[in-house]
Amino acid sequence: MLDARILRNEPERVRESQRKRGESPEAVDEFLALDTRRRELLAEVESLKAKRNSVSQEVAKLKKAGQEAEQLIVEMRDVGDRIKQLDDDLRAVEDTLNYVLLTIPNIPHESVPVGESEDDNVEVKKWKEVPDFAFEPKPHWEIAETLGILDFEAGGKVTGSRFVFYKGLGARLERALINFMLDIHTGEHGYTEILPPFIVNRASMTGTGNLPKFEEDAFKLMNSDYFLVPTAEVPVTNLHRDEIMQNSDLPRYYVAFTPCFRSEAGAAGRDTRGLIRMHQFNKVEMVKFTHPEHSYEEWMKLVNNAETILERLELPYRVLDMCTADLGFGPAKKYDVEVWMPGTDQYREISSCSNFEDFQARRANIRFRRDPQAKPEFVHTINGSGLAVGRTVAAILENYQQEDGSVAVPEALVPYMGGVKVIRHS
RNA sequence: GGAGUGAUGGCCGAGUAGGUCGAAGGCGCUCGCCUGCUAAGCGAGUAUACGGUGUAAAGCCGUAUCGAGGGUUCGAAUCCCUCUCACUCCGCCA
Repeated sequence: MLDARILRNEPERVRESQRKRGESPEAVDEFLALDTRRRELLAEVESLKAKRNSVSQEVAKLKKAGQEAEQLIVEMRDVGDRIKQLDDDLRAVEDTLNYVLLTIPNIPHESVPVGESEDDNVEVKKWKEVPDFAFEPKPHWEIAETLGILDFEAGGKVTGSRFVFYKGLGARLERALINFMLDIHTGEHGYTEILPPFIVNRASMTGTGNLPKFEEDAFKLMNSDYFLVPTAEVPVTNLHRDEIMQNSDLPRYYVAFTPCFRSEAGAAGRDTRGLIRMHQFNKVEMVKFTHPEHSYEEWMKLVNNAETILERLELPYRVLDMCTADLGFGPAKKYDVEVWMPGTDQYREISSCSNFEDFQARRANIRFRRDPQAKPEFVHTINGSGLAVGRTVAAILENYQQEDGSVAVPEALVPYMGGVKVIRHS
């Protein structure tokens, strides 16, 4: 959520941000109108309350002195009714105002390229040449099916489309990757491992920006206000919701493995085959809480932490600077890391690393004090996949496939696979 | 699931025949004094948000906040209702 002061004092800056994102600039004027209305109501109701308070004290004095106060009491009865009515009006205005505020996206960092679609994202890095195959590389779902390590049909039967069973060494590979990633981030990059709840409440979803605007993307549990986590970012960021951290608490690095659940509303027909777009997938997520003045360097380090995993696995990737049209709701700046997928001859997103600045911190009320006496300030939050595990499995299957249909295990992963060097049909 | 107890400021903890309670006291913290150093001791100060005023900061005025929401009342931390969370006992269970 944006600082209301920015909307009041620099409305044109926000309108401009909205235009660059392809969003409506009118939201700003809607906010301003409601904000003015709120102030009018507030002034009126507060002066009435001031009156009521002072008269009530007078009543107390009169009664203590054993005097009659009936006239004042009758008078205040009307004032009380008026206050009640104005409070109702005020609440209605504030609810709407708050909703508008919660649905305005973050202002992009000045370095974000302006663009109209994902085609305007800017490549900032490319690592490793894409491999040349002496044979026609297959997509991972074909490889996996032949090897008998993924069963999409069973997923469809037992649950529905976009669910999958991992079997045998397939399941082992997924688990190996989770451990591999967690070990590197905790052991080499200084992150603290978290295993959070996989179900969160509405306040948490609102804190990270997944609500109220994107409720249709989430799986909601019936008869409750609980949601399946769409990413570990939600529970881990909300770990410090409504807290005031000490200066020495920052920066804080967390890494968490969780399954992620997404309804994929609006993605019908896209990526229907393979592991790319599942309703449930595993992800190792990095989350940082930092001082405002250090968030961009911390963000860059986090991007590098994600890249490290791909480099250890020898998987070719590129990094994209996301343009205003593709930035997403909360981030002020976002780099996507895309891994090479030979089976379909394209790069696919495998990590998304964002600096939210104080956007989430303001929503979730996550603050810190520089000094014991200082006023609390909002922290900056940063997060990124490190990495999406299912897509990593897909990338390994495609990049390490061999002509006989087997798949070599990346060297770094062999210890995690119990010494298995090649996945063959069993 | 059944029965019960509780939720107060950074922390602990008073405060119920409703009125001067933003809230005693303690701890912690900040500043000062004292002191070879440290510790102890002494003094002062220590919530947040919003609105108004102010060039700005400070200050001043006002409103709200004693788990959340609603109700009763001229007036609620104190009374009533609903909800959430925590703890205790019983039952059930991985």
